[in-house]
Amino acid sequence: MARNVHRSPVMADVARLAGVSHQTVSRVLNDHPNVRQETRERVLAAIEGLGYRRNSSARALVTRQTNTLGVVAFDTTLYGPASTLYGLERAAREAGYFVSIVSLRELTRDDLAEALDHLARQQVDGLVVIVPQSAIAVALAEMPQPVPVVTVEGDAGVGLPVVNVDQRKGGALVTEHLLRLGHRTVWHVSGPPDWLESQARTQGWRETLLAAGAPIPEPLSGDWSPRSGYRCGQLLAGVPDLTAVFVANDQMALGVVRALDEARIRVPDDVSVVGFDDVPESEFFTPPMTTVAQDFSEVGRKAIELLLDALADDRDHSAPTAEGADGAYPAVPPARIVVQPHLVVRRSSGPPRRS
Amino acid sequence: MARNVHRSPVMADVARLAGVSHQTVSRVLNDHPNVRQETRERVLAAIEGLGYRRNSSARALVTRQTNTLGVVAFDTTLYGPASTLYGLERAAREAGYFVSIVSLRELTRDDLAEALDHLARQQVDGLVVIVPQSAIAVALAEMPQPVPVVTVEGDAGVGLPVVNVDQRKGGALVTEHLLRLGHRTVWHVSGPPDWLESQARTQGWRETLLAAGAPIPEPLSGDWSPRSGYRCGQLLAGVPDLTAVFVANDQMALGVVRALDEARIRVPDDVSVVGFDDVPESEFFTPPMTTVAQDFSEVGRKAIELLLDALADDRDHSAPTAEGADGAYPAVPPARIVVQPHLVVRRSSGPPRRS
DNA sequence: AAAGGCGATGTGAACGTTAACAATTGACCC
DNA sequence: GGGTCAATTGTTAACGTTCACATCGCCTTT
Repeated sequence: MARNVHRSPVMADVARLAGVSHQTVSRVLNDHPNVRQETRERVLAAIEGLGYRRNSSARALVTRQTNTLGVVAFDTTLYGPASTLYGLERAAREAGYFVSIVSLRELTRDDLAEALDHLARQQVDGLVVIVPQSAIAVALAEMPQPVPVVTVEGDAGVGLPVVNVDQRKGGALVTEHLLRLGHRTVWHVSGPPDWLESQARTQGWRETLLAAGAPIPEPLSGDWSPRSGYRCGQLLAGVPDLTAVFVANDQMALGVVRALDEARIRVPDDVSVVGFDDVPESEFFTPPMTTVAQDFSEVGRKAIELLLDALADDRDHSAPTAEGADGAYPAVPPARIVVQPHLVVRRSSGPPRRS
Repeated sequence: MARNVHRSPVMADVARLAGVSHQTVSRVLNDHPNVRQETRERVLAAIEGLGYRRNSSARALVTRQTNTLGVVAFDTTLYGPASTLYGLERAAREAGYFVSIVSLRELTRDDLAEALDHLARQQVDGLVVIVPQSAIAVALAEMPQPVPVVTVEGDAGVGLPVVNVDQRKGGALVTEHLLRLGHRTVWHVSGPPDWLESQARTQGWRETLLAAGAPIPEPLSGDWSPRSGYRCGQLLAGVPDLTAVFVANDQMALGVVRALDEARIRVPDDVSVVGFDDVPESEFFTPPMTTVAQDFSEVGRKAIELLLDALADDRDHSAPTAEGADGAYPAVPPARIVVQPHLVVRRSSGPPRRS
């Protein structure tokens, strides 16, 4: 007859064992102040004894909070996004949140909408979206956002809070480094033109050349893959006065070096090559690669910080919402955090060969 | 007075608009067969019109299913785990599940227990655990598992379902390849000795040498990092008869090549080096690296497949559980799926130099 | 010493869904 | 033409929390 042999214990069970009401158990669980110490201990003992675990669905139902944050990312097999994701997850978990992720297959408006829909179905409390393309950032800003959103490497202009690495600065660091070594100018292999990171790195490169009065070669562009770097490298091998190249990421830089090597152009003796990202491998490339390091984990942490702030604000403002101009938030400009990158000099860059 | 201005619609609202009971709405949502076509359409129109979205917490509360799968992984910034994670996420989402992840900081029993606890708190329906170390695999098997668990790259001996790449086979492929090229023997830089993948790759290497009657050098071992490979490479540079090295992953292989290069030992002219994993960069290493490709996404997909099967079984068996020998599942051996790797021959391996 | 207040606890009603069962309708069979 | 059965729909009661409010002592205040 006892069919409830293996039912997991609920609050009422704990309450019965501790000789209190279920509400007192709830109070203990939620750290309400008004519980006598002795009672609290009895309840905790009962919880321990039964191996009780609070049912998060029931809790979410009444509190309207799932304690879950959603993350939408693009290519999580790449070092950058993967590291950022790691930082996000760590920070979120430390703050007591669960993390639900969606990896986009393609960087399209539809896939993004689908991802947001998926996470909305799960009723996440907030979202971190890693939107590296300008068009997608705009699309995101236009979509209805039922919950607070923070973007990473997004467009600061579209009105969403954003955490960025200062990519422009990174591009400038590289270019300054090469010019200071004595190079007359610096060629550039950029990432895809519609990527924000790509644009900013190129901008930093261009501005620095401009400021130095150096000639500005036409940049080549790849798709972040080593293969595309290789192709650009083959083109660069044909450039007469080539002495220095700034490649927008380490993977492409690897391809560039490969192509130059095949064309009997030595790095750094004949040509200096600098990458971007400081992937763990870059120190052991042949030659070890000069590059720009970004603190991805820090980016992840900051994003969660921003999001939790937004959640807190949201809760504060949600009570007196009836009076406010409905939906139109106070004119606080969206938060923006910028993380500084730094140059890591290795052997792939050096002074130009005396000709 | 209308304070519910901005309450999001619930089933009752849809029901009212469609002129049916909330239960009929529920039936439409759950694809129950016994709803008249015309009614179904009216309900769907009402859902559409109100922008109604079912409350997953309420649903989870009564169905006791969260539709969420938990994933515990170790170093998700590495290419392998990141790719596996991607495959897992894709497959899970396609099956209508949410994915909640926890990245372990360290591969310890405590961290694992904490991760499982975290996910249990969220009441995931099932778990995928990527446990690459033997000791941890054992620890996992000993922990209470309130939900079905599938392990990836785990120990097939501990009684949990597992999806693996045939690492032994991979090690054998590499070694055969090198012997066939004419090398008298093959040196080996293994991964950490307590990693299962590491053990299996080494085993494949050793067995192949043994079968070929080749001498078996003492293997060196690293920690997967390029730096550790570099150190081993420095040691290998001092080995007199060295002509071929099998390195247990591409990153370490990169370090080995770097160290050999610095010792003026040319790859592949003087020494052949073969890696493992086929990371996207390896094709563009200097020289392009011969390596073993694993289909990580496939591993992820298979793991989800296995897990969903286990969930289905669980549901089937849970009804008549009262009669069965309580908890002791029928003696079906835990499922085991093995994915085959394949060799990718590139320029880093070639016939030994004629001396 | 009575009034007021505060700390500690309990009671009942949500939250929004699905499950179990009841009720109604119409078709079909003999 | 009455009865049976299936298809369709509705009614009520869970699920396990938290919230709002009530209650009961006891201490403080005047």
